[in-house]
Amino acid sequence: MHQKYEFKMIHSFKIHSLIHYKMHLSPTEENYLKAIFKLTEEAEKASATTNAIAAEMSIAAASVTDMLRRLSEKELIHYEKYKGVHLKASGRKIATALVRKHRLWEYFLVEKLKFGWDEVHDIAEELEHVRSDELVNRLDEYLGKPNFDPHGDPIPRADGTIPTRQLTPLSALKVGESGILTGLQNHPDSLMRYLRKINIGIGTKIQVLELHDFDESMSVKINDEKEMELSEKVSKSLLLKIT
Amino acid sequence: MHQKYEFKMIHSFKIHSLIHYKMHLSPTEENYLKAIFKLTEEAEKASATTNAIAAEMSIAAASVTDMLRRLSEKELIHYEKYKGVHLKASGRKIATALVRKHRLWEYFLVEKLKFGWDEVHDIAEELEHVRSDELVNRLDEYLGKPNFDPHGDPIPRADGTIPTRQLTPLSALKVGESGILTGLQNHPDSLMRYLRKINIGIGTKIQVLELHDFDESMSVKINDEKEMELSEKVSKSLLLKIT
DNA sequence: AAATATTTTTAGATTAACCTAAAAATAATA
DNA sequence: TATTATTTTTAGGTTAATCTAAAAATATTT
Ligand SMILES: [Mn+2]
Ligand SMILES: [Mn+2]
Ligand SMILES: [Mn+2]
Ligand SMILES: [Mn+2]
Repeated sequence: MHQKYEFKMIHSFKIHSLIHYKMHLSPTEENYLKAIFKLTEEAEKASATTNAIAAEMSIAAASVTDMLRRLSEKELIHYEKYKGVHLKASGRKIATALVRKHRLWEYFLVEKLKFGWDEVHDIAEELEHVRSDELVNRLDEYLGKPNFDPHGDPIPRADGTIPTRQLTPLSALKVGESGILTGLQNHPDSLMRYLRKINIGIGTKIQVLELHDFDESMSVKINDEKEMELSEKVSKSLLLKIT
Repeated sequence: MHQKYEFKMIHSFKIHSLIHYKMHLSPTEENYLKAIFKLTEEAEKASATTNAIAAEMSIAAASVTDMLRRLSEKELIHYEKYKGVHLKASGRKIATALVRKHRLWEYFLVEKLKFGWDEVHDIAEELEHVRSDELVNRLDEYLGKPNFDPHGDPIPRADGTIPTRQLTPLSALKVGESGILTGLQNHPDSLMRYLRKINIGIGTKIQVLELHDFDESMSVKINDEKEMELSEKVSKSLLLKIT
């Protein structure tokens, strides 16, 4: 609305000293930074390609090129044509703040509004763009400053640091070993709905009873009670804290 | 993003039967409907003028004309050039749903996150555009289905009806009469901050002690304790439920 | 009723964020 | 290394939502 004028005004006399004071980006720009964050920092890759970003965001590669040029002009990313892209400190700050908001809202939706963990992602995609530092801080406080979201993903703290843990895929456990489900390798809705149906969630205790080398599936004991079979695909997706 | 294609597709074969099924508007379009709602239904006027809408939204009149044509094409408003505008049933439904969301979020921000009543409007302006019926319903439930927001304004119910009450401006009271502050005629931040400073809010009991006809100010007793002077402007802004 | 003022609309531009198709650069393969 | 395939960028276009300036319609005042 008036971002345009503000920018022109700043631009006209002194771009570099003021531009960083309170950069305010569109939801779209924020989403690009988040995608780059996911493809580099969270995936522990040095840089993200144009095509990877396009795929992540479900848009055309040409649109990505366009936006990379603009984010680069705003000093938010390192970008050299044909060479891929990664975040500068200023871009990382915005991306982690966005991830923080996303995961705090997911926590709110599950813990307070009693949504299922498979129902909250899309809503949080919208809530994360609501712009108010005070709001995030009060929400964080209200929720008891949680460190992990309903999917077990770390919630970046206000200072930008990100909580970590040592997790092991269920598929790596030997017969007799056990752990508490603490995270997921990836979170397709289909997996989350399946786990909800068979009563497995964050906090569930899982013990390996038997390994079937024919299809790499396993028999497990859930919460020291029920026994069931889990496929290789599932056991590779479940990340446990070993007990 | 793909709204465009969806629309074109629908448009190409059967506009009138399908277009209403699940109309999904941009935040901007929603804001126009809300402005029209405020200027007509809430102000009990038959129609809103182009200039009034422009002023309400702080944009140029030419932009309004443009949008009115589009909203009219979508069958959301009645619009005849030069004749002003009012909502059709479909537009009113969207507008009241938006107001409902706005006021529920304001209630959440004040009651749960402990924001001051003068701090929540701008944040709610953003939150109201988050699109999820399930979210509004659960939020409503979580908050205990409140009927009025932190400013005393009615929260439209899920069915579109709007709670009402009989309120009287403090300025209309005679010496000795009293009431409970229940709403405001209008809500500039300056008024809300002032009232917060002098410890008057929704629920405060106010009794008229003396009327000063020189400047139409009055002496009042607050919550049967403190005495203070209120200007004409303030006494006209405070709406009471008579006790 | 004519003249003047105000309101509203039209005309023509701009910007962000997308698109497709074609060109250019880089990577993989023969 | 030359050819082919893939990736990325450029070129040119579209749409929504804004703007300013000018024209047209409506309302008010002489
Ligand atoms: Mn998510
Ligand atoms: Mn999550
Ligand atoms: Mn408000
Ligand atoms: Mn309010």
